Amino acid sequence: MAPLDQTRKTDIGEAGSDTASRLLAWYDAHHRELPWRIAPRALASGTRPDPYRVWLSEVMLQQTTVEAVKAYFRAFVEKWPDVEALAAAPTEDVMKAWAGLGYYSRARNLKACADLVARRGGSFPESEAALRELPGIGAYTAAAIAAIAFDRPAAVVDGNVERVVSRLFSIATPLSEAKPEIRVLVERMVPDKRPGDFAQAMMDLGATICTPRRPRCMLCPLRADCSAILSGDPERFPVRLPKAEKPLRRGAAFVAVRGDGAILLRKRADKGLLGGMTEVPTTAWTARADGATTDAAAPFPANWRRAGQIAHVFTHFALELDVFHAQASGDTPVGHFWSLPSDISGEALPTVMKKAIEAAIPGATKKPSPHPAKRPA
DNA sequence: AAAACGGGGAA
DNA sequence: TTCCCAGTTTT
Repeated sequence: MAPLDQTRKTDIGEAGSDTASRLLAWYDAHHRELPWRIAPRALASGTRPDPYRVWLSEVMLQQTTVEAVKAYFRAFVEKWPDVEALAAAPTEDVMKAWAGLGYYSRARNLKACADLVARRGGSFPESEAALRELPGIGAYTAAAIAAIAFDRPAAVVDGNVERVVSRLFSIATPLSEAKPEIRVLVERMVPDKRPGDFAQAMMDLGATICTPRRPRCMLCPLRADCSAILSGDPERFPVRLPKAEKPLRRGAAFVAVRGDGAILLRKRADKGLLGGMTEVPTTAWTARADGATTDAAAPFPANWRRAGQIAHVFTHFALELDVFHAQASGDTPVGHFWSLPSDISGEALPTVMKKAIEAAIPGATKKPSPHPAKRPA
């Protein structure tokens, strides 16, 4: 029997630890192989995770799918193998390497965090509380790094875990309100041994078995523990509040092509939408996006012509952008712009800018085929 | 407590 | 289309 002063697991008896044991056994057999992960077998034989790689992957994975992260993770560790290398890199290079991943404040925070850690000797703090103080590291990421990189019994709660736990216990409270309760339940479930594998096992389970829709309950190692399966409709958990309607934003974009074929871009402010990224010049949102405002709103006088409109649906709002196009004369002042050659196929451009350029200059952002099609001899 | 913040893949 | 993803920060 556990000592009386042990508060973490005793209050649920053996059931909680059995759940963790079943999950870990499943994880040993069915874990995903991921570029940033140390497999359980290697971990057992003494291989330690690199906190830098754990941190980098966790930040990239914030609200971002595993598949999307893989290529970026490999590119980053290739380019910047450790935190000192990342700290030595210009922020602009980091932003460029991040282009296309989204949530660009993550990239700025990543760089700020690398600078801090490098200045403190290059080692990440090991406690959840100290990790939580670093830029870009919130409750989830602090717990994940503590558990995965430093073997601390931290409660790692992400969207997967919220779903798994809300189904295990048929939590009827809407998610936003149920989060504290879920955290407590996870804290009670975390095993003393292999807390990092437990965290990753919960997430693998959520990603491959306990999926948002059509969960594969027959394959679930926790099906005997799951209250939602008994209810007959596990998919109804977690309960979510209805979400607000998406606002519509309008604006205009201006694509200028210099005489030598360069496209003129500017750098956005570091804060706000697409912060720190390059873009074709645009008006502020909600400005009149029609010909009447073109001359006033354009970044410089030119023979602007309407070239089309783009519509883009972000997660939280919809965007309608009228696109204007002009050939800029050679003496157009471009001092505060960056120019990008029209051969821009190799750049990872944020979607909205790519669409604006494509609307003004069809084909400009298309990748040329590696080899011209060979004509039959 | 609520809003802002991207892009992509699955159903 | 809608949902939602290995969430954090700002308001």
